[in-house]
Amino acid sequence: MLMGGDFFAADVISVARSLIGATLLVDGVGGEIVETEAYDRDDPASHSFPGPTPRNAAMFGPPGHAYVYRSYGIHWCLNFVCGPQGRGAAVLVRALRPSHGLASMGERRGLEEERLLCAGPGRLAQALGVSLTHNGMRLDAAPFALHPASGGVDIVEGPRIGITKAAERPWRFGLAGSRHLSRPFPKPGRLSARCDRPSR
DNA sequence: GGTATGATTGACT
DNA sequence: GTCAATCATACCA
Repeated sequence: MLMGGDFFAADVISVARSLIGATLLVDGVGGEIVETEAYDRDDPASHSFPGPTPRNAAMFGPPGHAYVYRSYGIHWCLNFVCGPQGRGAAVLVRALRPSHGLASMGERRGLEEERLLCAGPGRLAQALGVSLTHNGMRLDAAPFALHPASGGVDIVEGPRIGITKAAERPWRFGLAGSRHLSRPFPKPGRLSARCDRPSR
């Protein structure tokens, strides 16, 4: 079973949650998604916030397609377009547990350590060979393959990483206890002991 | 035209 | 912990 437009037409937050545990392959290379972030319209941190532009055009296209952008002039980042067409919402895929094509990933990354192959959006895109050529491609056809999680998964959430605007929104989701996350999640339950100092 | 910024990473003190 | 790489985009003149 492949995940396509119907799945991605839902609210971006619930899609970002539901993607945890799913398997993502690009040309047969990839693994289990363990970390995602949601970006919505009316979200100052989102590329779609200023409205449609040539770069973010894919975000305003049909759901279930890829949105790929260059980050810091160096890396590629892979997103899944969500919500009704024209919404301008997408899920950033931030980390995988590598399971398919380890050799290809290691070669592309110039690395042997499995834990660091896909632990971060830039690393993940490099390991899977994702670049601008994938921008706008549908996710339910080659080279993409996306399979839903087989069983129940334990999901944690927290603030998104690397943003300065709307940083308080808890729109980052992860597989609890995974060692393949880009960064650990803040510990839940206890209020920050250091709220007197602005973290950024 | 110029200049500042960033959904990151890796190297270095 | 700090910082450079590197470029599309946004904003200002």
